Amino acid sequence: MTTIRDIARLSGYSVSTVSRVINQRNYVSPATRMAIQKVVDQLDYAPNAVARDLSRGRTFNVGVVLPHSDHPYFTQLVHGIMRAAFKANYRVVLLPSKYEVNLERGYLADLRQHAYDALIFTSHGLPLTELNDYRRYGTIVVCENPHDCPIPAAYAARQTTYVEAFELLKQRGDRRVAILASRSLAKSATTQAMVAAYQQVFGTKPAAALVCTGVTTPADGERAGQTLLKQSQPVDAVLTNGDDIAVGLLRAYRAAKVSAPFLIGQEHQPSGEALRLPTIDHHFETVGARAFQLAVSGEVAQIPVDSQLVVPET
Amino acid sequence: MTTIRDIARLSGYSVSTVSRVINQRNYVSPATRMAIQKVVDQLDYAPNAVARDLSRGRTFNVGVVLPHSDHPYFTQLVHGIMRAAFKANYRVVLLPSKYEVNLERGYLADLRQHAYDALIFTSHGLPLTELNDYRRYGTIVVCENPHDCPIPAAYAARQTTYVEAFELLKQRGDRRVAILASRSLAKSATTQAMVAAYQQVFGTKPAAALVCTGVTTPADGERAGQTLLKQSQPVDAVLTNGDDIAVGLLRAYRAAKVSAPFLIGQEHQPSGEALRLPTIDHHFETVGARAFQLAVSGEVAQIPVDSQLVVPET
DNA sequence: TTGTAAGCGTTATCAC
DNA sequence: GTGATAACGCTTACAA
Repeated sequence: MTTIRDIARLSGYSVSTVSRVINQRNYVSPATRMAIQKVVDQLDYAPNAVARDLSRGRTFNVGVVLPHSDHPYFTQLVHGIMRAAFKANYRVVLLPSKYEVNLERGYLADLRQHAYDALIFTSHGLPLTELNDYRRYGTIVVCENPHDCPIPAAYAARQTTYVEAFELLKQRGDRRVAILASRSLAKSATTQAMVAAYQQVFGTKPAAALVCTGVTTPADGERAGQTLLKQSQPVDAVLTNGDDIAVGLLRAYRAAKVSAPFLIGQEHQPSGEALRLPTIDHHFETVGARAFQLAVSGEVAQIPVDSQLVVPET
Repeated sequence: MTTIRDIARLSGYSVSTVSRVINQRNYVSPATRMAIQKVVDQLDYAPNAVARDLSRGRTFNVGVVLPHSDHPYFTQLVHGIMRAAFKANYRVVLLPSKYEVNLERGYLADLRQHAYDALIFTSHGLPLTELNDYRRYGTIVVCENPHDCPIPAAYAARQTTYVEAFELLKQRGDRRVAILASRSLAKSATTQAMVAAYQQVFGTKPAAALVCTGVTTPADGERAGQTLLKQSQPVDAVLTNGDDIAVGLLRAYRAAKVSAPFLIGQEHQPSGEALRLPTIDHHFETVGARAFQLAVSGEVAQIPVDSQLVVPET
């Protein structure tokens, strides 16, 4: 591998002059520039990016921790982060976590080791307080409402829209309303928001049997549908965990030849449009973009992003 | 920032002994280990990842060039790459290109500068020959059939399945069959495969008016639908560019209150299932995993991955 | 078992 | 304008 020193030696100039030519910084006489450039071209020299990063003390990398990479929540978020990162000349590094705390700790360690300038947790298994502890090593941003934890955050303001969704069901006269969630009430801010909204609208907590957790894929949705079908009384409506998941749920009802409950989707995906479902658009791309801005600015702010209930035209 | 030298100084041992303790390599006496570890803990020391990469001469990063980050082709591919990369302890860096050749050249330059150990082009605007030229600087893998260009490649074997799809339409008696494609015939191997399959089945090239290019999103699909609606004779069937795009196309027909043509999807997405569309599953996750394997093995092989026509049960 | 010292390939500070 | 040289922070022969 040819280095800057090789160029210096062969051109007869010093390493620093070569560096100036390469980085087009400060004055170098045209003649010198040409002479050096000639050697650079001859040796097909390219400066080493890692050495550069080391010398500069920054990487321009931002790590994005993802529990799953195939869920629309994450793909939309990543998309938003990428758009913003691209404009700011940062690179996005994908870090799969599967919600495993040891993996998450590993990424925190990487941040501490300056592998990334900042870390964005699109979701996390570790307690918020533990993430917060690592902020002394670098910027950390989360994509959920951190409430009283003073950590930078950009997140979908879900609560009001969930209320709107349940109001819609209430007006329709639906009584037995199920909820599909990806994680347990204890662990997930999102599940908590759904349950809280239910309570606000219906005045009671949803029956435990009507809250299905562990649902993240269409196949999970199908399983959830099978569970709901087993109940003694039919379910009137379901607030699903995503339009795609609603498709899976329908699979179960279709197989059982039972007419399906009224469904509300989330994520505003084409599948929801195909089914002509009301859906909740959480504007995750915007959330992602905001999260990135927090990541590079180092600002400690909590930025809610409005979500929106989208009802298909009749 | 505390460095390995600080630890050496404060513990009274040498830098190399400290390094051994940190990396748990070679023998260090338990007493020494403990003494050093104590200082490490006290100073809350963590080794610098960039310095490590520089010293080792590898980054364990693989760059993935993506024209779009919101298209299912790319998300599925990325998903497959991530799974494989994770197992091999590599990190995936996302590189948006929008098919702009100058961006792509920039990423090639980054490879040359050892910012990545390898580069995977999920698609590309630059000619294959130019990509191939850069292989002397590092491993480059493409995700399309490179035919006679000797570049590592993992790709969906589309042709036979496209033939199957057109056979299905032919048997149904569809005569006027449109094709939705993302890029022009000249630029895209995929478009070429679709047109070739059409010709194989119907014996003629598709009419130019029935090949819509520039279609990558549901909104594009809607525009394509509007175009098809303007034709003097109705279109019988459309091989769409993706299930999600079929949803967009239906939007146009619905708005016009015209009954829609028979649609075939691609990508096997939930939206296709919702519409009960026949669809083509290109197994892009597998393609991604294979591409990654080529990226790190350095093997120069061309790996076709079978695709599959999926017809919904009636 | 531990230490010395030479890399790894840049950038940046100062002198000249 | 250009050049020495010291960082940057780590790994790794080789020596002891």
